[in-house]
Amino acid sequence: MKAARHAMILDIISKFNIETQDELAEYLRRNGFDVTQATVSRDIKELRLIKVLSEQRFYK
Amino acid sequence: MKAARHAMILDIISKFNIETQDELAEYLRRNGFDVTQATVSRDIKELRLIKVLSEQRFYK
DNA sequence: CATGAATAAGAATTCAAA
DNA sequence: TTTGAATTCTTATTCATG
Repeated sequence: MKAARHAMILDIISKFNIETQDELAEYLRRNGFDVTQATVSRDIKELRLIKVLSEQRFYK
Repeated sequence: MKAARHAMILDIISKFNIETQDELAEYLRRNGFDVTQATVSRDIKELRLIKVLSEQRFYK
């Protein structure tokens, strides 16, 4: 379910310093969401997340 | 001079909807700054600009 | 140090397919 | 309408060079 996955994404990036979409996909898979980078890319677009070049955090 | 180029970048993205670093490099060249995508990438990092996936504007 | 050319790495999209 | 695999496109970095 996409809504639940979106919620999980927000949760993950609030807790971890995710640097790539592949990395985010990995986290999702560990949490039971079996997705690929392509889907994560679409999710990021839908959630209007941005990639920040910072030592603190990449996605926000 | 890097500072002037940075200023020009801020000016350009405030006026135009730039979608890629290559496109930004083109604009810079038209304004007398002869740079490549590699330098634009570094400038964006230094200016802490972010790429926003929106229909309104790409860089911000 | 700043930069470009070339390349590696990452992200967006196309093209099925379900 | 959603997704993955493959592909294309974009960005970051490496490795010189000025």
